[in-house]
Amino acid sequence: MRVLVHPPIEDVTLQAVLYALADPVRLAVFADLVDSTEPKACAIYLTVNDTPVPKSTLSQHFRILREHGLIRSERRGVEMLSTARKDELDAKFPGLIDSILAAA
Amino acid sequence: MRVLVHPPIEDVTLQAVLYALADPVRLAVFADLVDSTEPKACAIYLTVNDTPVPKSTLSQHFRILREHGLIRSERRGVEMLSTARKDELDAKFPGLIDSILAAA
DNA sequence: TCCTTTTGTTCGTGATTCACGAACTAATAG
DNA sequence: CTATTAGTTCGTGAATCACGAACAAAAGGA
Repeated sequence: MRVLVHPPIEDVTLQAVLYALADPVRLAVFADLVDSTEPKACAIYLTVNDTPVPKSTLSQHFRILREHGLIRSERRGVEMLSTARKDELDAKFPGLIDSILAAA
Repeated sequence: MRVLVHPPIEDVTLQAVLYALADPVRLAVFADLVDSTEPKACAIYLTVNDTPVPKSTLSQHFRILREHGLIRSERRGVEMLSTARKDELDAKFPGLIDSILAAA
């Protein structure tokens, strides 16, 4: 189990954000995290839009969201709690996240 | 030489837009097309950000932009003139393109 | 009509990325 | 210590990618 990688917001690029959200599963997860006030464990997303997502695939999706700067994850006991980095992203890319989520 | 494929705007999805623009070359080309009033040939983009882009690679990038609904291309003589479908995209995804281009 | 040039496309291939099952790690409870 | 739960890593076959080489289409001369 490696250490979690969270890029500082200065290193987060537009390309990284677009790439990370271009996948429908990742977009759905991110949109849900933005909507929720409390951090969530990824096990909640083992089904997305009524279609099952394999555990290992989901883990990779979370890693990509994390390492591209979209979410922040923290180990809490046996689970991994994640939150969207919405405020930071809004400050760096004004209007971007909102227009993406509005279109989704 | 196959017939050019242009999806109707109803078939253009957010995922398709994000995917198409997640590539730096395609984003640069699209941004430039949005800024220009007249249609442009793709040969103009054989260098993007001072780095050369191979002809065949560029052709593939244009095909992806076209088939994902971001540009419209038309053969005019020996060259292919393309324009951004900005108005259509703005109507379907309010604020999306502008916030992406602003961040770029 | 036949070259020639210019612009862009298609094809083939090696490299990279992708999804997912299997095996593993870490934390907690009993 | 065993079991359970949550998530990660590894391995592999499939899909996608970049790019050079060959091709196709249009236009302009000789």
